[in-house]
Amino acid sequence: MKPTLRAVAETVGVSRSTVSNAYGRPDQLSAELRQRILDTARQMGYPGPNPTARSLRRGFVGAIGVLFTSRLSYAFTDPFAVQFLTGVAEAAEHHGSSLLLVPLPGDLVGARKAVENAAVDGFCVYCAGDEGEIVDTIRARGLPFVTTSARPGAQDLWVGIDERAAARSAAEHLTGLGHRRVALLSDDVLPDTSPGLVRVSDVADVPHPTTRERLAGFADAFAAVGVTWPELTILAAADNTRAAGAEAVRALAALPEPPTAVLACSDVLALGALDTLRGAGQSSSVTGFDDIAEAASAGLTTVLQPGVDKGRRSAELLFDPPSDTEAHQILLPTTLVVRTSTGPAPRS
Amino acid sequence: MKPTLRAVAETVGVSRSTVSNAYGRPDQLSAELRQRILDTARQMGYPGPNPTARSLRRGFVGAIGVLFTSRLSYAFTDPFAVQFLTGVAEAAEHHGSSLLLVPLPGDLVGARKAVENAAVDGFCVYCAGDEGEIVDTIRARGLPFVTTSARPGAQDLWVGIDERAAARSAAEHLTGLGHRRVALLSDDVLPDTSPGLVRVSDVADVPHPTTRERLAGFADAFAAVGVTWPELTILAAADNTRAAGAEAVRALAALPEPPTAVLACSDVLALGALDTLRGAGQSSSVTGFDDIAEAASAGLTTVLQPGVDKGRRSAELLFDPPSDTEAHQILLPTTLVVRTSTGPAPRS
DNA sequence: CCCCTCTTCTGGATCGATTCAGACTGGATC
DNA sequence: GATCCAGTCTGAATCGATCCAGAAGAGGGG
Repeated sequence: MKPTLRAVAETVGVSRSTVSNAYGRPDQLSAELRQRILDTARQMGYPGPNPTARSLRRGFVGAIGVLFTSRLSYAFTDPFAVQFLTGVAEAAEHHGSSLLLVPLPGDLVGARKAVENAAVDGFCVYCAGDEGEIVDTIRARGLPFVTTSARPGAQDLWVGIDERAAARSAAEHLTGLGHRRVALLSDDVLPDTSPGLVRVSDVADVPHPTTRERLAGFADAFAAVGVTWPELTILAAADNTRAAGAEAVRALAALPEPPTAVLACSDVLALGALDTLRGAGQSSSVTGFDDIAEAASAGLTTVLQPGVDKGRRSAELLFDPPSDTEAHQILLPTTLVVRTSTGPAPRS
Repeated sequence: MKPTLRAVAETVGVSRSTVSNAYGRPDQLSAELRQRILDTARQMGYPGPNPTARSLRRGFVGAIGVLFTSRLSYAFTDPFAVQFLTGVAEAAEHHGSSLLLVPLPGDLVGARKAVENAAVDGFCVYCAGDEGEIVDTIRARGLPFVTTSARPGAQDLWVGIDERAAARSAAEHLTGLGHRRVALLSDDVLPDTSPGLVRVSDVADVPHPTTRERLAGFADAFAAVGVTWPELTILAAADNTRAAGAEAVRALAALPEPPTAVLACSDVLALGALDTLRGAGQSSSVTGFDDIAEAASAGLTTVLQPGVDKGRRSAELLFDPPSDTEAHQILLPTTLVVRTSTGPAPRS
């Protein structure tokens, strides 16, 4: 067993307070005594104050938690999530804090437990599908948190984009090119639907806030040129991966009149769509969302959102809580990046 | 202030033990009482047992730490590191554990402190340049750990590849194609060297173990065809990023006889090298190391190492410590993946 | 009716530190 | 010589739980 601070104190013949001060407040004791304490500590194999005990007493941990809805390991399959994490990591680093990645089990009870058991000083909630429950649990713990998808109450912290307007800009690009028969591609469309073509009677039925807003934004643009919601083809992907995107798009081949364009809710899905469509020799237009690195090399037209910034600023809201008069919510800009994956609709 | 377990106990009129049991050992009390406790707890706004206090008493945390040498945010710039993390995350998820990403400050004192202050049950050390110091600090804390670069003592846990042989395989591919005048590209070649051409009198002088082994492996293959170490051009990159790779390779243009091939110690560096070389219209061969996703689309010839596996198995060694008779060290296979970035050396 | 076992619950010790009010010392000030 | 002060160090309380030995009561078997 490793020796404790108490053991060191006894060996040196001083009080525990003094040993504690030797580590945490060098100005509270003479330099010689401090050195003597540190020396015997090293000699005894004392590894320094136990972080957990210190956290308990001090009342803070020195780590912030990052919450992903889906399986934690999935988080890394989307480069945009990685961008976000990079930003959070930058800020954490800057504040000398660690990052606790908390895997959320699929079931609500487990997820709640995971949030309750995380030893952190606050949370960055990245895209938690069923955010309400999770956020409630965090709030119950009395910890600060920042969300990034659905805009919360005015007193809550939020960093995000205007999802709907951003999606609309991509769709308007396509309507401008003459596309009228299109498919919208996303994961998390409805709970428990099998991948492929899906019927969604109303956008408002989509539970996941980000997905809902983006689909609504797409629909807005098409509504403006007279294409109504039921005329839009909805494609559900099994999850937010390139492979799932590629797979989902296969369903289009079965349609009598395949769409001339696919609007995806993320770049990974869009890239998957391109894999399938280009593989089949089709030149349908495809748009993505996020602007990850691969989007550029693949020539994907997409909506750029500043991922690293999103992460960094989220974490910073946590570290330097805004005063009552300062902004609690940060709206980041998005840009439509037009590349080669989109072109004019074929004359029909 | 949030109520504590004690407050709940007093309100319900039972002992603290009983409230504790209501959460942690439901079989230790009657179902009714438990329900009553849970109900009043909820009503009082008690968020459940404090994770830090629980960890202190129980003696374990439920999180493992992942250590990166370089700045934490850099970790995410290399897709291979992300692969590794994915694997670790999978295993952690599976064991209901969280992942603490610990940013290591550049200075040794700070780094040591970071390791000492991390509340974790064990560490996965990913490529810690000056591993010795870090590992010593972990050992001083008495925590289990797994390393992935330099092979440690036989009793220590390790998951890795035969770096030298793997590098050699890439180099042999090039010698087979007739290349004799080549450049080796890496970051972390020597401490405090400026990027660009570097003179390294002996491979053994390279401090970073992984870099050293890979360079040595490259050299092995060239030695076998009569090209000695001093004849090899060494290129140092500022860090392990695509941009740094691109930049470093620019130095080659100044040489009277530029090399016909560049062997990089990582894919991101290799991709950067390709950016510069192809941009300048040169057809020099380039090899990478890791086989990240972009390598395939860029046609990069590279050495595949199973990144996700590496992470997963590292974490598993931590979670299920091998008995004395079981293997403490796992050697993973590597494969040379030949693509279009390499070709025959031009006749001179 | 007594002994035994089982279930349910309690008290107090404990995990390993930090904190803060105060005690003691020696020297400077008036 | 009394007072004050700065510099050092100590003791006890505290952070918020978990754990373990054991008490109390209920039921069962002989």
